[in-house]
Amino acid sequence: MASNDDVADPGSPMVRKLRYLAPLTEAELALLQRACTNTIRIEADQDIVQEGSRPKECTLLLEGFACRYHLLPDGRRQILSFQFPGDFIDSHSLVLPEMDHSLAAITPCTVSTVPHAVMNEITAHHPRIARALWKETMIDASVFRQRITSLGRRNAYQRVAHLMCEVFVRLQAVGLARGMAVDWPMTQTEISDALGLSVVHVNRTLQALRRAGLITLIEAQLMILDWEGLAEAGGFDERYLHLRGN
Amino acid sequence: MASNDDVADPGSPMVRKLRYLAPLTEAELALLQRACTNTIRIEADQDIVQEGSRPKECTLLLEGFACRYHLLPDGRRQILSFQFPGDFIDSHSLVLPEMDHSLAAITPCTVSTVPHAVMNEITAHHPRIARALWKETMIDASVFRQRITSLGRRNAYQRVAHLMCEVFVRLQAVGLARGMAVDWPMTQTEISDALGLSVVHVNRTLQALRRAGLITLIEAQLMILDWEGLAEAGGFDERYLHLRGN
DNA sequence: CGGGGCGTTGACTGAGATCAATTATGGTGG
DNA sequence: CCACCATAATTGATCTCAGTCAACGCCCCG
Repeated sequence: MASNDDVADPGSPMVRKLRYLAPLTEAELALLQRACTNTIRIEADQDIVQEGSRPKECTLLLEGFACRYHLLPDGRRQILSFQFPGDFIDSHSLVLPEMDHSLAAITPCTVSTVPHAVMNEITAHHPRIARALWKETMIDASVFRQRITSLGRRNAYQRVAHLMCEVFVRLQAVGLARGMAVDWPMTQTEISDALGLSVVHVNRTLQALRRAGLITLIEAQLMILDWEGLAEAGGFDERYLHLRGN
Repeated sequence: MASNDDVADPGSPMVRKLRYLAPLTEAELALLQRACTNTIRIEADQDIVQEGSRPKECTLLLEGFACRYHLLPDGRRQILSFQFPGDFIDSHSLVLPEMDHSLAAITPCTVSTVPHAVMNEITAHHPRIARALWKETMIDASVFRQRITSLGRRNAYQRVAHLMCEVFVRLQAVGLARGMAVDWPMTQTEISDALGLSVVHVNRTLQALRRAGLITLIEAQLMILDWEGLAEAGGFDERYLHLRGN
């Protein structure tokens, strides 16, 4: 096994993600990695997939942060979820012909596209891979459900705290946390679009979280000073992310 | 083909649902129907599956209305989605070991349970069935996303209108609409828990929808008087339900 | 016929939206 | 290196949608 570090190489975010999604063989892992050689660079704030389109390939996020969103008739935006490296951000189009939401890059992103024909071939012959993708869809749905609960029943302070916990745990799971710190490239406008709040109120809520000594957020770096406190504030329980136990 | 009606029998809600989920063969349909012979009756307001449990079987809703929900630490409830006859309400447990939400009966329900072992056997040998279930998971996720947009960016009036449109279209798709009328057993408390509103405000919003001549809602029967108007009010576009085109 | 669930109404309150500036901050070209 | 501009963050003042509180009516059912 290749290792390019002092400790055993834990693998790229994609490999890490697949590892907790399903117990795949080395051959299956290699097959997927070979399928993902065609990479594309996407600028920040550009769409990766658009609502109403009918993609002919699946998209995997290799580097950078992205988001799913709906556009409303009046031009407002609802961000549905944030997506991180290792996420199969568009297995959607493999199963449903038309996109019902858009995907956009928050930071510059590197994505890999795999033609549907190739994916269909792979999933048909490797039921464990198909199962892994289905499982990822299920976990995504679980994340959506938590967001529903946040928007329906949690106040601004709780929503922001919960989102920070979620982002931290998900990034940590793919090896993108440095201690208690993670990249946080999302602007306050993006947070507000994700949590159904106004920018002004997000700003005040962030200040409240800082004042409470739970976090610092400087230069797009989120540092969690008090994990227990933040999780408590957000009513966060990581079990819905299904990171443990296959 | 069996027919027990004047017109060609369009099938049970389950068969109707499978028909638009995937082009299954008669053999595959029959296989699924044979797997669903073990039926259970569940009283209104009883849990079907509980958060934190580890079910050993999948559950299919044959009759009655159910809902998914989260319980918050303070006892409040967030209803995540409503489920109708024909829905595979618990393929979740087939893929993820532990339930991250609960399912409850809104009306008395008839469900069928299929052991995971049987489902695993079926999906392993019939990739089209596995694909159909994955597709249903995807459509569920799409419904969750719309709910996020409702809670994040739509006001009370729009939320209720949107929900009514969704419920109507989904019930119509499985043959449970009578003209422009459908059963509406959800209490105002349930609507409020689903849409992140207070009961009082749901009550006033329903009155506003009646006053606007869009609906009547009497004795658990919802009648849509002005479909165009209701869809317009809710910003409803049925494409996210993916009912057409496989 | 009494109690509990559900729906309805009125009065008051408040979390968060909106409006309107002002102040960083970072990238760009001269 | 600095002026310039756009984007992002911040602040204060005001407003509003929806929540909360508190009754009351209705209907079903034991």
